[in-house]
Amino acid sequence: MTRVPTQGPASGPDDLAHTPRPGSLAARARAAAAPTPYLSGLNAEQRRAVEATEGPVLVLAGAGTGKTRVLTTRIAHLIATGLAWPSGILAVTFTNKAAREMKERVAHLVGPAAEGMPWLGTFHAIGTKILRRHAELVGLKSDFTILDVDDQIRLLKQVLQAENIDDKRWPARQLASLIDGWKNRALQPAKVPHGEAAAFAHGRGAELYALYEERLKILNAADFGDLLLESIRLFQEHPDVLADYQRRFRYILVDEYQDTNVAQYLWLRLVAQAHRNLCCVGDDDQSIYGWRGAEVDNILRFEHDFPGATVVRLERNYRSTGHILAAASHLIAHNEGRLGKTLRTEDEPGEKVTVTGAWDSEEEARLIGEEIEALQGKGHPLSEMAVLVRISAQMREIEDRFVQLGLPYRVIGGPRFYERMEIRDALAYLRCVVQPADDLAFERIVNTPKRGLGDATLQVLHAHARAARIPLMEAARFIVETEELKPKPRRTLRDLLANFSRWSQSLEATPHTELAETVLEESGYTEMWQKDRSAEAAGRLENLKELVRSLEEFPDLPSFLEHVSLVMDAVESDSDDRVSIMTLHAAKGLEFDTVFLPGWEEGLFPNQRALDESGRAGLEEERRLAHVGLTRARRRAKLYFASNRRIHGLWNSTIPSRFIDELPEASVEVTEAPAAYTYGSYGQSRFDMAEPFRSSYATPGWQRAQANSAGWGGGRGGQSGSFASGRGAGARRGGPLMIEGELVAKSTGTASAFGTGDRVFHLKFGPGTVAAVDGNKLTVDFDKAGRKMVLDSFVERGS
DNA sequence: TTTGGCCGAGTTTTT
DNA sequence: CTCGGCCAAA
Repeated sequence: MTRVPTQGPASGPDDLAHTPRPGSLAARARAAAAPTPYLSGLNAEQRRAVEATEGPVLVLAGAGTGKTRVLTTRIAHLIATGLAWPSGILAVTFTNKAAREMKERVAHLVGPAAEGMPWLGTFHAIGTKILRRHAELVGLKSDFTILDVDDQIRLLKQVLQAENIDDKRWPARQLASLIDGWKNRALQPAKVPHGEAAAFAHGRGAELYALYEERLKILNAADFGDLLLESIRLFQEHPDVLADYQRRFRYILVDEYQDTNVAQYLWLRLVAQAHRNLCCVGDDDQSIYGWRGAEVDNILRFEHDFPGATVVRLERNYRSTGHILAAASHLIAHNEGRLGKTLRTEDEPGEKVTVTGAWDSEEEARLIGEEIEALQGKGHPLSEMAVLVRISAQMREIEDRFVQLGLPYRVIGGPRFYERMEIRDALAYLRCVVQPADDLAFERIVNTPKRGLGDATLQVLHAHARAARIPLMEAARFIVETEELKPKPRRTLRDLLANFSRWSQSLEATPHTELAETVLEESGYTEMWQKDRSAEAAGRLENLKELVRSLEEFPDLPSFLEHVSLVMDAVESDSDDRVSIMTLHAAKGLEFDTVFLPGWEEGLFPNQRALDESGRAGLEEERRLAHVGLTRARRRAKLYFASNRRIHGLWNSTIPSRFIDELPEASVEVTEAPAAYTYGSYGQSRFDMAEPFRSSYATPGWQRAQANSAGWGGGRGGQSGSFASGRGAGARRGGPLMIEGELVAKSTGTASAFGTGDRVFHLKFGPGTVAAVDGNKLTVDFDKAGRKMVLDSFVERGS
């Protein structure tokens, strides 16, 4: 029988013998009578979600409806009423940030009792905790190391090499992502479907997966997927252990349920079986991680999986104004696979969502910069503005512009602190000191800084390590006593080993921050960056200092290393007034007064690749992403699209996103780019030029374009944007363009003035031949730029 | 063993 | 265009 130790002295029933046992009749009676001040601020649905403590509960919480509040209040309620001890509640989140926040808020509600919530954390943190207690049952030791992605790839490369597989043809990365996918679906090597295994190295995928798993066990290591998968295996193979946890977790809460993958779902189902008090909170409309294994199906199927489930819908939004909410709701209503919620607000309609067309992405960045400066001038803090992009590649141009303007900004979600090269190197040193058997860490730093211990030396070490079944460092100790290596590397290696011995010995006597500094100094690692004359070197040294500083918050090196392997994000410290720039994915869970959403163009957003790979499901996920973006805004949402965007260095002509057409006309305002680049009275509204891309012009976008064109025919001088700004050198400006523009706008939209085979001229792409005509969309083979799809209003007749 | 140049690829990302 | 990875020469 495996004993599950109790966490914290105050959390065991014995310490509070005079209070009724949780879940007992007495406890329930007390629950009914207990004063519940924390419930007073909740609305009716929120309250229902909090008070439905027994049985399965699904809370469908739309954006900004108080999801976290319900979760934390529910925990407080369980504790305050005596239904459960803090240690009897399992609360899982996806991110450390969410876990941290929840812990804080629960503590705020119920006081220090929350400190005894040992089972509030991420899936992975909780999986690790369980796994460490029963490691020997799954073939690990309790001090197993958790591999990061780098280690994983390195290990897979070794496996591939050992199997004589060309790792150029079959990259380790690709295998890593396959294995990751299998682990997300809780597939052990033997269960990998034949067809999928065939996709790698002539059907050897599953075999390699098995070999990799074998290596992991030998190294006493687990990757992220294992943290869950191995605890599932533990539960399945040792029912007594499972029963223990089932008994322990009287109440279970899950945040962001729409993001759970199959493995997490299975894990939850195992653990929740006994009491069935499972409360899942999520929003199917915010499921944006399908591509990495999240199963929207988990949330869509909840009532089926847990019969008799109470379903609570939270639809009252406390975040955004009416127009923003209307836009978001209208948009997401185009999705078919959803449970269906309608967000509503009692807030005023507020400002309409704006849609602004730009000639190209450069102008788009400029417009955003101007708008931010204007808002700033009116006293809006920069920290309340965010630019949310679809792909990181969009950030560069925005950043460039902000740098030019001197606008302070912060990029959120880029390479994280613990993922930086210098930090990983430093951590590898520390791992070697604490855990000399950590081969992957040793390999990482054995020749960093360069000390002449290259591939040749490593090969020798590997050969001996494998033959003797011992860790690399141990093998090295043996080899330096032999004549295997040439004198120079032998000497270097001996010195390095001596260093590690010394450091490991001082592990107990020396304070760990001091030891860390010593290691980095004596290994020559700090020196390496001090000598480096590159631009980043100073920053890297600064990061190393930061690393040593953050060590202070932990009692010793091992606990620090455990922390960083699970918590890859460093706590953001600066609260300066800066504009945030991030991807839409990174923005989930955040909110800002003003949100800028550039790049709403077909191909970019919805992203072509998502469409190609996942079809309709992909489109729906993209639409959810758009919905997430809009609902981040409290007061202002500003959309942009550019008619031309550089992709992989080449300029591409683009058309506005279909999502723009899916917005409700009444809540949207089409704005003109300011008239900064006017050329006489020629030129057009960019919006009109680019908008009508569908063969049917009944769309709101088209209607808006029509409304906009009311004043055409003259006097539109000030409306021009940079269309005729001289970018297309040598192009004739004026006349024909204007005529074409009117033709397009006033026609019924079915016929184009061009036919197949016509020679045309485009400002950006130069001369070309029309290859196909679809309404006002032309497919043109440009002489220089190749085949592009453009709107006929962008071209004029050429020779 | 190290370094520079060439080639190819190129969403989204947490743990 | 821009980065990372790999190979060929010092």
